[in-house]
Amino acid sequence: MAEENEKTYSAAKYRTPDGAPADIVIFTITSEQRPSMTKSLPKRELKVLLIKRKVWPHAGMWALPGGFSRETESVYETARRELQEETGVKDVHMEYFNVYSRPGRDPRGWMISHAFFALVNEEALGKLEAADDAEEAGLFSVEEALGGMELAFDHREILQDALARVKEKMLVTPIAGEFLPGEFTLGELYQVIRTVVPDFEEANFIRKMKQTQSRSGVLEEVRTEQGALKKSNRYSQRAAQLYRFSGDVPRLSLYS
Amino acid sequence: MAEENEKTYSAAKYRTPDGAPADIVIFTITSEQRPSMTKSLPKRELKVLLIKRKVWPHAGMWALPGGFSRETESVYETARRELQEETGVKDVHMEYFNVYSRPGRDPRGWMISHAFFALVNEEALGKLEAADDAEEAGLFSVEEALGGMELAFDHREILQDALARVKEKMLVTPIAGEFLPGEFTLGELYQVIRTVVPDFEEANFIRKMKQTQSRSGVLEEVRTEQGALKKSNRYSQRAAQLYRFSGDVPRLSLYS
DNA sequence: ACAATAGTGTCTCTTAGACAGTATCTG
DNA sequence: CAGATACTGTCTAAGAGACACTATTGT
Repeated sequence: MAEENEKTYSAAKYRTPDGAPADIVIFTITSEQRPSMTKSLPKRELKVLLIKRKVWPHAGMWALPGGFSRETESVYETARRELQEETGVKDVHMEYFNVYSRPGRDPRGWMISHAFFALVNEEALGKLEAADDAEEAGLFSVEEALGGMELAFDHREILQDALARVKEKMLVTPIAGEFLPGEFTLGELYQVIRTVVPDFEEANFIRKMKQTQSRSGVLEEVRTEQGALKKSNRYSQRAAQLYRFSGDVPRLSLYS
Repeated sequence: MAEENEKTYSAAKYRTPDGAPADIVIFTITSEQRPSMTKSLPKRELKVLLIKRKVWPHAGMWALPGGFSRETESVYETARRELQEETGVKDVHMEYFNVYSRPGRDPRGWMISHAFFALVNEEALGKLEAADDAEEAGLFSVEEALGGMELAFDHREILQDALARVKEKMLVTPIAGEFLPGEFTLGELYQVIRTVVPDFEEANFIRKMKQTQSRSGVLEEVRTEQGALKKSNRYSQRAAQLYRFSGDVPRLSLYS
């Protein structure tokens, strides 16, 4: 084999990919007020944003939002750009989680797709109808999307993987905060966690987060300017202490 | 914009990537016997395998092993293939962890690189010199590689990210076992963990792993066919109980 | 008074963390 | 017996987990 250098090297000599899309799994948690005599916690549901395809291939089917990467940007920038184009939101938590490259996954050719998930607060997504001009977008419960729906390409697999990753990170990092306002009650936090990870049950959740030293540092109590503890009775008669994530994340360990 | 279909669609209309390499960060832990009057635990060190480049670009520099993906394989398969070609090993733990796509990262053009890490047992890597025919390969301590060495492309960044990921997973999954024989003592396990995560200190490590209910299930005692506890005195005068990973991984949580 | 959420009291058993001490075997 | 590893004893403070109980307030 002859030695190569900048003069002799040419990518044209090799078969190259036909494109590098970024696909984004955009999760949000919707709140719906329950019919109740008194104030109560809303019904929450984990939803995913899908786009109805207009062109070949899989025209008419629901798919994850996304688009092709350009030479002048990283795939992370592609995903940020598409996220803003499709939903109008920026400055939200977005994370890369996997690559999809199985031969034949896209009838258009050799497409290596980079998958991200984004966690968007319900309010931030409010202006959804405004942002999408041409394409039809819809919020579907994750259960529904993975249950009955047929998605374009391998987007069902991507969605499954994204959900698994978010569930995993939900318990191990403070990403639950992405679905909550900056200040929240422990009741809300517990509810959000359980919306994403239904089998997380913790009888003494509030007490544990409030009292145990080993967890202190994850959350901090919100105080008013006067230094008094700040409470909210948005969801209950009895006012509840407001908290925020402190930013500290203790290191978890199998062996701790 | 006109509607597209399988007749009109052509990837040639768009600028496409010039290649999709897979790069593999191959970690191993070497053991070196210490000079000692009696049996003792070896000195262990985390090492990474690098290849000396022979061709443009960055000829003569050390780089991560890897190679270009083909149209007929997934990038995971690419990585597996390259791993075997470079080191001769297969059936080892290999995991995808990130994509590198910054414009300009490769002088050959628009290259979107997929980075994997592999954890290889020292013995499995023994036949290293045999496997590499043309290229020069070397094992470097990670400290050294990240300290003084100048690596090709953005491989320094990739190595840093790989190390961070492995450290993270070291404490949260049973991957420490990849560096150990199937049956090991708790002293060895502790040593391997500390080799990767030096600031993991646990005074009562052995007792905790043996006795605490909450951790039981991660490890299990090895027994002989007769049902007696199996011990080893490979590294100590006093024989130590042998363990293996059971496969169970408890779910860790900030909120548990 | 009731509904719905936000807590507190109380109990037992387990674990953390520190530090000293014992066990085993070889050269 | 020195050296190296593998444990065990013992103590206190903290936390887990279960379940019953009290607190708050709009309707």
